[in-house]
Formats: sequence, structure tokens, C-alpha cells
Amino acid sequence: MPELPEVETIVRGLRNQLKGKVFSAIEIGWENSIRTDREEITTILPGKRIISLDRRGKYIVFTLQHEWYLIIHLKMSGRLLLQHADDEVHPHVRTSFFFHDGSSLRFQDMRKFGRVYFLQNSDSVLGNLGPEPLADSFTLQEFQSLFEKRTGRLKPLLLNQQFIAGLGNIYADESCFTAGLHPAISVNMLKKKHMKKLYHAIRGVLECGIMNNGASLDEIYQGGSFQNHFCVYGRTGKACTTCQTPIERIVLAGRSTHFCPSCQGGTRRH
DNA sequence: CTAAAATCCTGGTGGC
DNA sequence: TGCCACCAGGATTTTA
Repeated sequence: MPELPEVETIVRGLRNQLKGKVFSAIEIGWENSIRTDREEITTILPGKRIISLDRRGKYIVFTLQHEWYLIIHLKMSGRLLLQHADDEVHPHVRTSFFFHDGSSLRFQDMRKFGRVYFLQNSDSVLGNLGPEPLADSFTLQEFQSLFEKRTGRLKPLLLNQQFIAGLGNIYADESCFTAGLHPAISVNMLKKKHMKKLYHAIRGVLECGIMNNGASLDEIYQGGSFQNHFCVYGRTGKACTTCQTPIERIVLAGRSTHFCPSCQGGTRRH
């Protein structure tokens, strides 16, 4: 569930607190959460200092000394909690990182989908990601060029992290609504003007998400308020905020997809 | 090639 | 009240 705005909010909250900390140990509670060599992370991570903390797509990237990286993907139910080493440990904690100053970073993940990587070649995890939609360097022209030789329907493409990084089910639906485009439209039917609307929709929706500290749908991620600004996501049967038509729900790429059949008729036939 | 479906997971929910 | 099928979904893998 954490998508770009939620991950960005999490990183902003942790960055200053974690910067400069030096790892002392790691405790692995769920083996599968570690997706790189177990021997390396347990022996090489201790002693490494955190240089910086950043976000790439939905990944949290710790840049460490000597060109090592600790990369975490929260997937659906992951959380990162900064505690004291002797604080009570929640049963869903899958991995604990300890620091020399007595603090501890807990990776809590009920669903066990989350992943931890410790490696030097960060491209092996991040290399195939599409562009960052909010980067200053990400221009409309670049966005439009992404559609070259692309086929298929719009929403599955927006969810494809190799196409563009950071969109998940919520922000993909909201972006389609804001752009006035049907989520099932074939992308080869999109004209430049549609891509332009979509470009501004994606950036606007993500910016709005970050301004609201992300969306809090359940106890997994708290503190955000973007859920109060949803136009279509999770609003099946409710009145469209623009035209009062009931929001419809269909399944695309195995995902719940919400849209207004009246407002999102842009380039019909799908 | 695309695209759909299965996979990994747990907890909450709705039906009976 | 208890049981169970089913749903949620990010990214990868398998199957059609």
C-alpha cells in the first residue's frame, strides 16, 4: 500500500534521525525478508555508517559507507519504527537493525511481502525502474516519449514500475480520473493532448499526496490524510465529486480499478 | 509479443 | 458463534 507519497513521507520523517548512525548488529526474524546474501548482511553491515537516506520509486535507499546500500521495499504492510534497542518488539517485526547509540530500527511487516537488500550494486535492484515522476528533469516531452512502442491498457501501464516509478493502485486510479481518461483505454489511442493531461494529473495527484503526508487506509500507515481527498479510489457506488454519477469498479491487471464512467470517457472505446 | 493468472502472505470481513 | 471462502495488493514468475 505505501506508494510514492507514503514512502516519501516515511523517508522525510526518518532521514534526519537516521543520518550518521552506525550499525552495530542485525537480527533476522523472517529469513525471506532478506533478499541478498545473508552472510554479507550479518557480517558486513555492522560498522557501516548511514551517509544518506533517499527514496527511489517505492524503495527506501540507505547509502552507506564504502559504497554499500541497504534497500528496503515495504510492499503492502511494511513499516519502519525507530525505537530503543530494549523496547518491546512487536510480533510482526521481521528484521531488527541495531545502532551503536543504543537505538534500533524495526522492520515490521505483517504480510511478509516486504524486502530487504544489502548490496554494492544498487542498480541490480533499482536499475530497471522508470523515471521519477516528480523530478524536475522529468519533462512532458520525456513522458510523451515513454509511450513510444507501448501497447496495452492504460492502468496496467501506469502500475508498471519500469514505465514510471512510484504509482500504485490508489494514485493510478486518481491520476486517470484527474486526467479524464478511462483506465482501460488502449494506450496507442492516446493523443499528445491526453498525455499532457495525464502528465499533469500524475504529478498533481502525487504532489497532493505528499502535501497530505500520504493516505492512511488502515493501521499499517498512519499520519496521512490524503484518503480524505480520494475522488474514485474505494468510492464504488458513491457519487462522482464532479458529476454525481456513481463510481464504478472493474478489475484490471488483477487490481480493483475505480473510475467515473461519465467523466472518464476521454477517448472512448477500450 | 502481450496478457492474464498464479505466487507470496496475513488478517479482516461477509455469508451461512 | 463458528467456520470458511474470499479479498486486499507490489512485483515477480509462470502459463496461455
